[in-house]
Amino acid sequence: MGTVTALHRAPPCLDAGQHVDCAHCRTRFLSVCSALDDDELHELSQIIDPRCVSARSTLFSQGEEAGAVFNVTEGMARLYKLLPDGRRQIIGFALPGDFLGLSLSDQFSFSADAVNDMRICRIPRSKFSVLLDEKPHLMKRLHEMAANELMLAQDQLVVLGRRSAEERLAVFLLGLRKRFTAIHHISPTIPLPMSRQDIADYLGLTIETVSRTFSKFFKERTLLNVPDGVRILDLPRLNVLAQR
Amino acid sequence: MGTVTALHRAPPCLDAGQHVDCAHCRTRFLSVCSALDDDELHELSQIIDPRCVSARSTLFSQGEEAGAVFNVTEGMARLYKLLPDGRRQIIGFALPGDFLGLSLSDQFSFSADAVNDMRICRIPRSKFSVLLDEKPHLMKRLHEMAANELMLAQDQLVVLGRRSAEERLAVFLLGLRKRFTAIHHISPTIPLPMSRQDIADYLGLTIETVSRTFSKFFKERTLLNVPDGVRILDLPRLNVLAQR
DNA sequence: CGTTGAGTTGACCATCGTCAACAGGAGTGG
DNA sequence: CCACTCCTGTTGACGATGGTCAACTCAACG
Repeated sequence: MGTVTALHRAPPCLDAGQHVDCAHCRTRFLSVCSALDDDELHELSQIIDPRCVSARSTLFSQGEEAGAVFNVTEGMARLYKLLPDGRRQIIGFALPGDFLGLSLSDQFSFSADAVNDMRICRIPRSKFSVLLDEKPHLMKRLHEMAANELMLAQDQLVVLGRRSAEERLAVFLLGLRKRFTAIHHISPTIPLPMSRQDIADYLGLTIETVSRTFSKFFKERTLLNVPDGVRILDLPRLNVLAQR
Repeated sequence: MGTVTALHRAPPCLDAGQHVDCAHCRTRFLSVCSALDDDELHELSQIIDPRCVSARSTLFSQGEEAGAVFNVTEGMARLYKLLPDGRRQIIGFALPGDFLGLSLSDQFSFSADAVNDMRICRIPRSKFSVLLDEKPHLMKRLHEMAANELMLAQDQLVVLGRRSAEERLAVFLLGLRKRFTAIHHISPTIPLPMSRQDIADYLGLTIETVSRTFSKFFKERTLLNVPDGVRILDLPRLNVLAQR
């Protein structure tokens, strides 16, 4: 319960300039950090800059000089690309344990901003780069995470290219639930801190279609509408829609 | 000219068991191999198995044990995922220099088969894995390639999620042209060895829509239909459609 | 010369997008 | 405390883009 509400509530930011304890970080074994032992983690703690990011504020923008990489430790970010005419495609939602800056390129290839209040560990790119060169196992872990992201993106290509609105929503909800349970305890409700517009832009739909599809799921008792999320009533039904 | 036709013509397979000369490989500086010096390349040549793959035959299938990774040196492969009900999404086309098996996972997460006759270098996964552990710069190069693939996949998410049929085709053609010119000499025509169905399954459309869109481009003199490909007549028009 | 498979085209239709109206909650100010 | 605005989300009516189904052409091949 506490873990879920933590996604929505604003933690006051007390971290800046404080003692950093990576060893007891909640995301230690989810993030890149899982490749590091206690000593290496201490080394890392010397170069990270833990920060709070308040809801709706920008982490970075597409095209911007990539001066740092980020580890999400709390909250959620939306990652998106914009077309010149304003169309937006959300390419993913970043959760605790997720790493932003996998590509190590000079510029960010997408934008990121906070869906709700977040905590992140900021790591200057130059320092992280040195660390990577010193620690091949960290490089390997980073690659493993990139490969995983690539697989997720390819799965999403199938969703966007070949699936109906209902199926897209079912896949989205089941995927989100899976990710949440990997981070928090298992919960009967799926928190949805992002807006309908965000969901639409993630699924390649319009806000109206998303809204209608939710309404359909509520009406046919596949889902139950609860504050800040949904509860799955008919899991088999969702699984059929999300057939994979 | 010769380089383009090479994409279509079947090279008789003479490589098997023969002397392998990675140092003079046409794709040396395009592929993972660009991370290796002459000595290391010689080392690699001891463990690679160069093969010919004839058009339409399978390289590997989704879910299959990943016993090897592959370097494409000639021809084109389509990489795709199937839904249980038969819907197909092509997640990419592999060209000379491309590496298959970036994720280093036990199982292939997608299927691959040859669009036309190909040449590939097959590398047993266990041996490649050892090489990777010995050579951090190779690992780094692999990660760089994976990060690039990830960026391409994310670009494609925007295409599938937010673009019209005309735009999708324009983006596809310009992207393909760009990749071909990186491999071969610049050419006024874009070879299209894959079928209309392949293009449709890549762009999240149906074969009829692809065909109609091509016809539209031909009629309005944006493209010229030539054997085994198209020629761009109105580049500005395509660029407008592919606005990015 | 018949068969096969890829590609094209047309007619029709469904899914989803567009536009608009409305509901309800949060925040603000009188 | 209430009126007001603003914002998000829902719902309905309508329409367009692209899908479905079917007929047809054409080239390759035996």
